[in-house]
Amino acid sequence: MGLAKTEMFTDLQNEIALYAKVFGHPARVSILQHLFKIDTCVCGDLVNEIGLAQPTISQHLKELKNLGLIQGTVEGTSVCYCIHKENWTQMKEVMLKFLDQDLPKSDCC
Amino acid sequence: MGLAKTEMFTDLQNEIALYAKVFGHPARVSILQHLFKIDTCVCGDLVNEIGLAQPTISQHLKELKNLGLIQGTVEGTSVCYCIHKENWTQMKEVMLKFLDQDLPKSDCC
DNA sequence: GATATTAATCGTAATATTGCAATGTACTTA
DNA sequence: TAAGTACATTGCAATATTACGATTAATATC
Repeated sequence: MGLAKTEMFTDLQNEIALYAKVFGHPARVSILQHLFKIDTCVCGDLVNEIGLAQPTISQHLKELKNLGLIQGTVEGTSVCYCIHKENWTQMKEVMLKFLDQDLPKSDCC
Repeated sequence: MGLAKTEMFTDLQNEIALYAKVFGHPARVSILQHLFKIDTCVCGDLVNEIGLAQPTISQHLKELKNLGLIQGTVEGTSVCYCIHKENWTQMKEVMLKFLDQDLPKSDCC
């Protein structure tokens, strides 16, 4: 089917999955790492940095923007993208809580 | 195309993306949360806990197992699944390093 | 206004993912 | 050995994702 049955899961489970999904492609990981490395960034840089075509990068940027993890402001003919600090921190809290659960002490298997 | 061009990214970027991808579905998030909550677990429990059909759960479990995040040992007719502590810790380190990068101090946009 | 530059959007092809019915496999118990 | 239980695998339909050429939109420069 290709369609996840989101309605049978909790909001938190869906939220975690949405964040994880956007990190589930190396191009988006690469974009984010690049945005962390240099404070300011235009899309053209990313197209050169990463090997993908301009529409592809633009599409990945859109997904990151839709989740609020990055923001872009128009600057002349180019667009300046950067990490959305507040939303990133909020996402981080959610993901850390999921990743950092206490491991069971007993060896079960 | 649907095919990620993994060869143009670093091993780390691909590793992060692979981990993230497996967390990118609420059913797998739910399975993991359940495995954290109770130390020991058989698949049947999960089918009841989550609303999906048995083959679907089995498939999700397989993906988690392929990445090494869970382990399953046969116990009579049922299978006991649980978190693979060592691999989970290792994955956590990789993901934390990615999520916990220093946010740029200057406001760029 | 005409042209160049930059990035978004559209359309489409190729591939991946999700979900489940049907079936297979392995073990247990009568 | 037959029947039951628990899970894995197969096969398939529906949908999603990825990538990019072509085009469009917006701004800048001549």
